[in-house]
Amino acid sequence: MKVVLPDNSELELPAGATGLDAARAIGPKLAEQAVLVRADGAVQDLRAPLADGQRIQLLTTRDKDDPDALAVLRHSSAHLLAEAVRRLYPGVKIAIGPPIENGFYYDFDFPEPIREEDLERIEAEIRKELAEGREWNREEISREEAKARFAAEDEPFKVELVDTAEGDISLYTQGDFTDLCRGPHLQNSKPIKALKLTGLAGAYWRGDSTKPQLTRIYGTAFYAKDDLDAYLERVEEAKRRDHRRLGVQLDLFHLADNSPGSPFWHPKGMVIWNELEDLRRRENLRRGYVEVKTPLLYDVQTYVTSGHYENYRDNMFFTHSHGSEGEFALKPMNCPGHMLLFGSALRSYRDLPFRYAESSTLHRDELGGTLHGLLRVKHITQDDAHIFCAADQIEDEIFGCLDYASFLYDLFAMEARFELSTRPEKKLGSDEEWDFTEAALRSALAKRGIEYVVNEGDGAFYGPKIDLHMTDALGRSWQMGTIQLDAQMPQNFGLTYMGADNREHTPYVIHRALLGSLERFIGILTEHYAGDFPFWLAPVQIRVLPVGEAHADAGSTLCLRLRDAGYRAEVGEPTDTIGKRIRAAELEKIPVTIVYGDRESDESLAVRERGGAQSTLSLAALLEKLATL
RNA sequence: GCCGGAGUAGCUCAGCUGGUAGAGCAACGCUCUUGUAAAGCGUAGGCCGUGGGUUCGAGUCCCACCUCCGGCUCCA
Repeated sequence: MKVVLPDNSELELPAGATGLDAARAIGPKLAEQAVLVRADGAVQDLRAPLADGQRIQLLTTRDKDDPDALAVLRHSSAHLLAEAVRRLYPGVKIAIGPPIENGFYYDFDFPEPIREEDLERIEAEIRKELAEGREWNREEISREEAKARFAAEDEPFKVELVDTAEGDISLYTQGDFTDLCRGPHLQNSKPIKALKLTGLAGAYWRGDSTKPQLTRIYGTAFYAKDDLDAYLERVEEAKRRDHRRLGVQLDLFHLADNSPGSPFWHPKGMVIWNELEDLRRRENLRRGYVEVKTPLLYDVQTYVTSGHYENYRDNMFFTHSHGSEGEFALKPMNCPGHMLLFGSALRSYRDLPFRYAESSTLHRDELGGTLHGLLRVKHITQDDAHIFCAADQIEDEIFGCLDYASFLYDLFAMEARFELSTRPEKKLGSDEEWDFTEAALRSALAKRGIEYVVNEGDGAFYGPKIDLHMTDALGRSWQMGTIQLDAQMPQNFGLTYMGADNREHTPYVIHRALLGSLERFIGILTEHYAGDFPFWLAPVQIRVLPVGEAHADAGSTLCLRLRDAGYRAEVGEPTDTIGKRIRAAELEKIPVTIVYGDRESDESLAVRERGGAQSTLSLAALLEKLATL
């Protein structure tokens, strides 16, 4: 048989030859350094057979930054971890250990809980394995044989994996440790030049919170020690952009025990907040939305009608009116309010669509362990809107939302990932209705040429949704905007409009929040800019620094003129040296600083931009320049 | 909610096997009157997350709770 090499040359091999055989046929050095083979684009183990005519690429230890090459190294590292843990903790049950972005993990069921300090011991044991050296051997066996083998070893998780595994069963053995594994793996442990265990966490078996919780050990590994160091440095760098750290440093907000998950917005944070609100109002107006305001408290029956009581009551805050006539709950979303508003009068098809916008305070009693700075809060504010429309208006309205979202994310040079979430198990309405609403969203995405991934079963209980996701400084993914098409809630609230046919019709509702949560958006935005907000968002745009007391009046005058021109300007009083005040302005990431001393006048101002660029400008030239920022 | 960590001055942190709570920055005062990333000296600042316990004595040991951090699950 023949395979095709990357330079398009053909290589003749005996039938059933493997990637390793191909490497050997080319040269002994390549065979030694090979870690993985890509056959027709798909990665496979060096020991697995190639097929005739395949286009192959051999990856070696020199492809140290290739994601697939890193994955195989880390996958093998995970097996070393399992071997070490099995030796150190007799009676431990092993579950599953894949490579992940930036590393790997392995899940175990320990007889006794382990602690973080155990990681050192385990890491030392892995280093011992690396010093001794390990070779991986691959074998394929029958399902029954595999089951019998892992049953005999008393490894229930592996038995379950054999039961649910697709295709042939393969085993990998290194040292005296054999694992059920599809591979691929390294030939031996030599390429693993740097390995570090990075954390310990609980994780449910198969990601299911009703199943037992296992202990997950995280680690990472590289082909070179320098790469590990660089990675750790990147992690440190990322922590410096963390919005929780910058939020304190830049005096934007704080969180306190008095009201967990509810940010206290400081004056500077509020500037950013209000700029986003202004943006929302301005754009809503242009796009035909109308602003409304609906109550924060509703009786429980309202939430029963909307379906939220059934689905989310555990995450709602309940309260009683005095006299205890009835139970009320703080709204966790705006939908019921907007439904009731639409239903408060007779509606005509001529007035559709109604686009009700409201940026309102919502409260969600999130599970304790899930709160996270501004990114996951109990006090949440959405740039929310509900569009009530007829079936033939859905597509245009979805387009409107998608275009609006693109406009907003482009404005911040942020790139969101689109996801389509489809019908969940627990849902309202018939499959026919969901066929229609899901198709409408798919079609809108396709017509706009937007790439997206599908999250099967992840939709809201009342309808499918398009979500926009972004990653934070530490690489975690967060849902930002959402566009949801709902055929259910309007029915539950008995909403209708009078059609051209003089009959009542039920409207569709598009629930949409484009920035998503203001809190989360500001958190992500802070990390996106690493605190260096663009001029229009900067809490303080200009700081005037009089060199000495003698220049204080002139500095104040200049500051007032800049304020008159509409800028957020302030004076840095001459209580410290000029050097120190410039340093402070830099640390506060103020875009423009103006030093004012004996040499300055309206004709000649010493302007310093964040980062150090200096220029001498007249006041008129400065105002001109500021207008372009 | 679950697993693992952590809570000491406004911020960043030190405080060993139990023996009178510390530093730097910030704040405040005085001196200096400043020229593009840190002037000097001084003062003040603490229920050591909260509540219980052990002890002659607890920041330190034990229990419970709260909050935060890394994950898991969840995210209308």
